Amino acid sequence: MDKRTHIILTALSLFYHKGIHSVGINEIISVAGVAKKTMYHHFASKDELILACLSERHTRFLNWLTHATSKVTRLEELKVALISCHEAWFNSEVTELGDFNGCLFINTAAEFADPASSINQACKEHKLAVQQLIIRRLSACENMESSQLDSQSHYLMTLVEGMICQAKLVGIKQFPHLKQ
Amino acid sequence: MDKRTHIILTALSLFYHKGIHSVGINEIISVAGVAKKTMYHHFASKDELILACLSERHTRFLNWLTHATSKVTRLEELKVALISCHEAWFNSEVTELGDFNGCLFINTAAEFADPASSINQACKEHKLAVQQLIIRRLSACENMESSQLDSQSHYLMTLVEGMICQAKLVGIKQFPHLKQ
DNA sequence: CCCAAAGTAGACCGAATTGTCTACCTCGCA
DNA sequence: TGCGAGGTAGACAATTCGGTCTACTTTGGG
Repeated sequence: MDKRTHIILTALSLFYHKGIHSVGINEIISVAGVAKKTMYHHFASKDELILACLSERHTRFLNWLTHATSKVTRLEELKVALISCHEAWFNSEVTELGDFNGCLFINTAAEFADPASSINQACKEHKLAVQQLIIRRLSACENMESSQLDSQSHYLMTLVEGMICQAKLVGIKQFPHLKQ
Repeated sequence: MDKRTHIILTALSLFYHKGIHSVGINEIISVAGVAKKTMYHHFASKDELILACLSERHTRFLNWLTHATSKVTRLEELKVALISCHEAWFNSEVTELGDFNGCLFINTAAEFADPASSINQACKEHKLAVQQLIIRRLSACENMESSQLDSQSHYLMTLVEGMICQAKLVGIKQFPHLKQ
């Protein structure tokens, strides 16, 4: 595997499960089995490595969510599909997302609170991209009035974000009541 | 004011707005205008100071939420009251909660991911206490069937957590569509 | 009045942090 | 064949971290 990709995947896993500030460069290169110079050859700083990890996770997550909601044709189906695929994620049944430990972007935004920082902005952009995907899915539903696109997408986002928080903090992994 | 309380309030504000790992002991005592020895006289370690801050915030937050939902008598009223008071928080209109920057407990749990750590546990206990308050409020509603207590409280918690996340990450501060 | 508790200022310690640098190696390609 | 890109190992610098300690001052109650 490409060294650069290998470093990103190693750092991503460590960041995701232990938090970013809790993981040092030395730990990353040690786990990755790579020299420090190699890391700094591919990434100018820790911040750039973080951004690369966020980008990798963003791509992976959106691909998964896109696929998991691809067969939806009605509003109610989209809601159930969103809830169900997230339940699978919470139970760590989604191979490409690994062991569940909350949303990397929510977690990272908590550590980098300054809205002007590029890391915080990357987190925000991820959430906006998820919302855009939901809007696209909603517009494709037969029983969707375009006047309610905005409020419906916000509602679904609120549900999804709430589920993620509850799954991480108090360990709730199933939400049957949300499916009506 | 009591020195101990003053240190807690200073540290709480710094932790809340900048993240815990981003704030060092030296910054806390410098902003508080207090000697290092004074801080370590009241708190055995940074972790104990963090726990004291979480406890302070927990008390303050639950008092506010208890008061903000005290007059509800029906299910729909509770939902609207929860949404409205959180909107006020997001807009930093709640004096005792200060400038909004997400939920301290969600943020802190992101930095202290180990579920065995006392800090992570304090975050979890806060969320459970909020849920218990919602359950108490629900049981007091005239049109509430006890068989749906559990699912309804989980639903409201999911909404509230989702609102908080969206308010912090993408800056949404009003949720009129959730009120039906 | 006097003493103990609580306070201040700041030097200091060991460990950890990010990031740089030297010296050397390996390998593919012109 | 030789060269440059990418790799390894690890010393090193500069800074910051949490935490301890000394020496001194302030303050309130018996």
